[in-house]
Amino acid sequence: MTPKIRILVAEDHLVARVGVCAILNVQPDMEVVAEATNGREAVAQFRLHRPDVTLLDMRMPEMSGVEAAAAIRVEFPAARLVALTTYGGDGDVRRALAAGVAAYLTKDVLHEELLNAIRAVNRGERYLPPAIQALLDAHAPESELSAREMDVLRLIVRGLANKEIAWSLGIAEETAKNHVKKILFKLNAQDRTQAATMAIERGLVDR
Amino acid sequence: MTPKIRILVAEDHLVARVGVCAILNVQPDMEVVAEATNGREAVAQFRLHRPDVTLLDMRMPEMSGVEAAAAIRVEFPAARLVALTTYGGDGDVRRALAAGVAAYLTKDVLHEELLNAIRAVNRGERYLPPAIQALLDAHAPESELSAREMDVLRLIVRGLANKEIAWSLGIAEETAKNHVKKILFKLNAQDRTQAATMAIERGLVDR
DNA sequence: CGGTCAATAGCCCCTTTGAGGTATTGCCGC
DNA sequence: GCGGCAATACCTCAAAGGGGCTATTGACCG
Repeated sequence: MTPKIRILVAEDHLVARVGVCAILNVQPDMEVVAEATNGREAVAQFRLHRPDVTLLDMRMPEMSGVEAAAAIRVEFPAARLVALTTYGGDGDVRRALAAGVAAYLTKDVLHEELLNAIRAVNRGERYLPPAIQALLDAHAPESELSAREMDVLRLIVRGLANKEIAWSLGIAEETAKNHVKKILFKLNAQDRTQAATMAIERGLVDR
Repeated sequence: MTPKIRILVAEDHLVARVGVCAILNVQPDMEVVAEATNGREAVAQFRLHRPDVTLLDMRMPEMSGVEAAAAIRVEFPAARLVALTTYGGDGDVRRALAAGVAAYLTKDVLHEELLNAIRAVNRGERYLPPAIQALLDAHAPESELSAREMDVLRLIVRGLANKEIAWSLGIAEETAKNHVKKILFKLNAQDRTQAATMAIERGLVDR
């Protein structure tokens, strides 16, 4: 008999955590060896149990799933991580992939796809559902924002005016205006309001 | 022996649905008599089983939980409904209460609170967690937007300019500007961008 | 019944802000 | 040394926001 895939489940929502464990524990080739309810715990449990595959919710208290993924991969570069999250704009997905997850599933995932993804990741493969791949393809990476532009975008989303953005970042208003111009161009937005709603919907900014 | 509370679970996310059922079915005084994966199914299953309590996710495909709740309450005014949803701004909560739910729980609910809420609703009581109640208290109802103002707000969120809003609603640009002014005042927003992000975060607009 | 209030719609004025265009400087990394 | 990024500056025109003012409708109240 082949050994079971040893799984760590990190998920703050009780109902989802119970559901995932219930689904996985009845599989003949899987067993949940530990659970965590926030990112900090997830890192600690990983150290303790060295699971084959780790399921990580991306939005958790104390430490986000993205931070937890990055922290785990620093310590254990071979760690095999699966993001399992409520919703993903392409920004969320890109951040998760950059943090080292090998699969990105949304919570409306079907039974078979969840199991297939875990098995694929356990074999060392990547797994992205077609809908998620399409999200990434829909937005050209050449239009990604620079670090400074992201700073400005976050302030736009908070509703700050150019003058306030400039003051907040310690730069001239004209400079802030230029960043805004580039952001509108790169996001293909008509104005700052559209940029703000797009940023929220695409998960470009943390909330 | 007292009869068990007969429960319908309407939830599109597989993992949450399995989790809720697993938690409730081990309770001595509860049993899940039916499940639904969208709002349309929820209404149909309600007709079939007439459950004592119905758990409804608010965001589901085909027909939202809010619509399903309203549809069920029209047909069965005594129906006892519990909203169980990922996140609620005060707008989401108010819409759900208006649709006739007796409790509003977010998915980070703890074990005991979930069970207490179901038992309270089954007794015919209302149940709002303190955090949700605080959300409602934080925004005075006298600053609620009129139907027309909501129309305009939705278009603001889509990034339309005053001129485009006017064209879209078949009114003069000056009238649109007046609605925008009132919206900014009522939401206590500095400008349309802040109004748009507040509307999204407070769940005032459907997405 | 008349009075009042809220919602909707429209108009004018005036100031500030936003958006688009173009240009220059300095820094850093390849 | 070239390209990308950050920062600064100047200009122009359109758009947004704030103020006041009017008018019609329908609901609700004394």
